This record gives sequence, structure tokens and C-alpha cells, in this order.
Amino acid sequence: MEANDQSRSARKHRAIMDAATQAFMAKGYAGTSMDDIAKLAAVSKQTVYKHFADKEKLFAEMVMATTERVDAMVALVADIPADADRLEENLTRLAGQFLAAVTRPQVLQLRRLIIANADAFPELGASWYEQGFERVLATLAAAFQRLADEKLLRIDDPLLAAHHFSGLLLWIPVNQAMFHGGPQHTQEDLDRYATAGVKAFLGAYR
Amino acid sequence: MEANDQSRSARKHRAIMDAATQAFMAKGYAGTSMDDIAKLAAVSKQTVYKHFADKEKLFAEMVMATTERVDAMVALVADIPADADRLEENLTRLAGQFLAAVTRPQVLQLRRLIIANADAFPELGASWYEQGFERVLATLAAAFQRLADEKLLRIDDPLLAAHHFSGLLLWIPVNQAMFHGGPQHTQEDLDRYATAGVKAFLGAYR
DNA sequence: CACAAGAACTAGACTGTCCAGTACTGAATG
DNA sequence: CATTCAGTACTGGACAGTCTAGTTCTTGTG
Repeated sequence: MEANDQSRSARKHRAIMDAATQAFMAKGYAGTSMDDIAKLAAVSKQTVYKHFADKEKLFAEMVMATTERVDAMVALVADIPADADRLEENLTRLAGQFLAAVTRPQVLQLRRLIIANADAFPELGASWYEQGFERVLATLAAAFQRLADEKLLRIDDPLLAAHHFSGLLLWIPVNQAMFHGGPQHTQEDLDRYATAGVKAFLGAYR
Repeated sequence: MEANDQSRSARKHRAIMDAATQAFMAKGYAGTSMDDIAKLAAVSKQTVYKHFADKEKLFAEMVMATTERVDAMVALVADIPADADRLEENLTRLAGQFLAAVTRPQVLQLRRLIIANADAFPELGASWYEQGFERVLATLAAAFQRLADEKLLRIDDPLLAAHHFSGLLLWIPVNQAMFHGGPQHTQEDLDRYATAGVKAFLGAYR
């Protein structure tokens, strides 16, 4: 009847994953029942269990699927123009985009979800941290190394510098978001954090 | 029979609170049953419900009770000697103590517990953040303001500077601890973070 | 192209378990 | 002797995971 981009099975699989993502994000692991997910995916519970052995496996797969979206962030961070005159400008723009990406409600919610269940899923938290966070940090560190080679920055330990960069930018908004429910930061706040963070970073590393 | 420092009721109250603290920290909110707490406190369930209306109230009270221990941290941060020659040394010592205090397993565990349940207890997360975190930050900001008045630092926005200080120090270990189960950082790591963080901070703000 | 076999799917009932909160009894405590 | 407590049984609801019976899609083979 309809256009069939994928097999029925693949469509169901995706529907379940989408529903699980939405439900787990909104109500947490314990707060989401398999019936909820089945209903949201418009699928029978049996089908859910056909595609995913149990709730834990569904959760783990759903979380790890999100690491694919990190690529965009890696690309964002990968090349900073080596232009001495516009270094602050370029870094501030990068910082703004970085902040915008990380403070998206979805991203923050996912972060909280993983932290909340890091006890029950220790290796999951570790994997996500590695494949999500550390990949971006490593890319950023490489970019900083290049800038250091070009004598635009003075850096001993590029990875540490990358951590400092993200710490200066993200500490405030991420912390707030972890403890409060929704997002408390306006665009102006974010701009302030970006400007001030980059200024401090350049004070320390130029 | 025994020495009675407090009424029996007060003793029971404390026993329940201690047991709740231990249990919730170890197994999370959902993972801890009221029977667990009663058993751990060596008290009947009836008594638990005599002292605390329900599980939510017990949890909330237990969390807020921990904010009392913040006083020690506030005192720690309150007075930094205004000695220009030893500024870096003094700040590094402060940073080391700050890091040691915040990366204590109990503190990190509590932090994760609150984050994990910030959805279910929104006002609790907010209160804890205010009375725990922001109090320390405000004290630190005041101390920085004094140092700025003494011309030891160059600071526009003391609160932002305090956030930057803690971000530089805590971003790495706190992040790691949130996603991994236990503590991954050795004392050497912490020392490195303290030294490097203070160096970057002074680069930015001196 | 036709069609049969089998795979995947739906709907919902069902089991076993866990747990918050209540009720009751008899013993200890003050 | 009046409270407070331990011990324990009980209620009601939620939920992971299984099972069954009947339906729809997919695919290989003639």
C-alpha cells in the first residue's frame, strides 16, 4: 500500500527505539514501563520483546544510539581557523555553538538520565562518556595543539586545556540544569558565558 | 539503663535518618524500600511512619539535612590571606582542599542521588543547589572581591570568577565521577588538577 | 505471477514479585 | 497505666516478562 522504505520489522524496530527514547527521557528508567513504550510505539508488548531481550537491553541500546549524533559536534570543533587577529572572535563563535549544542534540553535530559542510572548500568555510563564526551574533548585538544604549533596559544597539555575550555564554558549552565528541572538559561546568559569563558581561557593560554 | 543523651524518640529519629541516608546513598530512591530502612535502623516500620509521613518526606528531609555540612566548606573558602607573594601558593592549597572535599565519595554520591531524582523532586534539587552550592560560591566570590580590592586579582564579576575557579578545578573529576560508578581519580590527579586549575585561573584573573 | 509456509505482529490475559502504606497484638518503657 | 515500640500480617497497585490465539506481512518456489 504505502511506500515501504524499510521492511516492516525495521520500521517497528525504529518505532520502538523512538518511543523508548522519548519515554525514558521524559520519565526516567524506573518511571517508564514496557507497556508505556509499547503503547507509545503503537506496537504490541510482544513485539517489543521480540526486538529487545529485556528492558535493560532496550535502555542500553537506546542510550548508545545517541552517541552517533556526537559527530556533528566533533565536526564543529575540528577546525578552528589559525588566524591570530581573529582568534578571540573565532573561539567565541565556537564557544557559542558549543554551548548551544550542549545546553539543548534533549542533551541535558539524556545526561541526567545516564547519570541517574550510572549505578545500575556502570559500563553504559563509562561507554557513553568515552564515545560521547571524550571524543569531542580529544578533537578539541587536537585543534588546540594545532593552534599551539602556530604559536597562537601557549599550551603544555592540550587535553587539559580542552577540559579547561569546556569547564569554563559549561560548568555554570550544566550544573544548574542538573539540579533544576528545565533550562534556566536565556540566550543572553549563554552569550555571557561564552564571552567570559573565552576571555578567561585566552588569559590563561595565550 | 544506658546513658540517655536524648529521649528515646529522638534517638529513633536519628537512627532512621542515618539508616535512610546510608540506604538511599547506596541504592538510590527507588532501589531502597521502607522495609530496608526500618531494618537498617533496627526499628519497626510503624516507627518509621510515626516519624516521617511517607517515603518522599523522609527522602527530602534526609537530603536537606546534608546541607548543614556545607558550613565546613564555607569556612574553608572564607578567608584567603591577602599576601601577594604567596597568592598562587595559597590558592593552590585552597584548591586542593576544595577538591578533596568535593570529590569525597559521599559527596559525589549525594550529588548523583539528587540529580537522579531532580525530576521527581524539583524543588528539592533547587533548594539543595542554593543552600549547598551557591552558598559556597557566594562566599568564594566575596573572598575574591576582597583580593580584587587589595589589587591581587583583576576581577569584574566576582561570582563569575568564582564559577570559573570551581569549573577549572572540578569539571574533570566531577564529570568523571558522575558517569562512572566509583572514584577514578588518584591523589596525584587531584593535585595536578589543583595546580593546573589555579595556574589557568591566575593567568585569566591576575 | 500465484500462493503456501512461516515469520512477525496484535490484543489481552496471566503469573510472580515487589513494595508503600495500614492494621493489629503483645511487650517494653517511662 | 499510658505511650511507644517490635513484629508481622495484610491490602492494593504496579510492573517485568510469559503465554495463547488469532491476524497480517514477507518471501521463496513453482
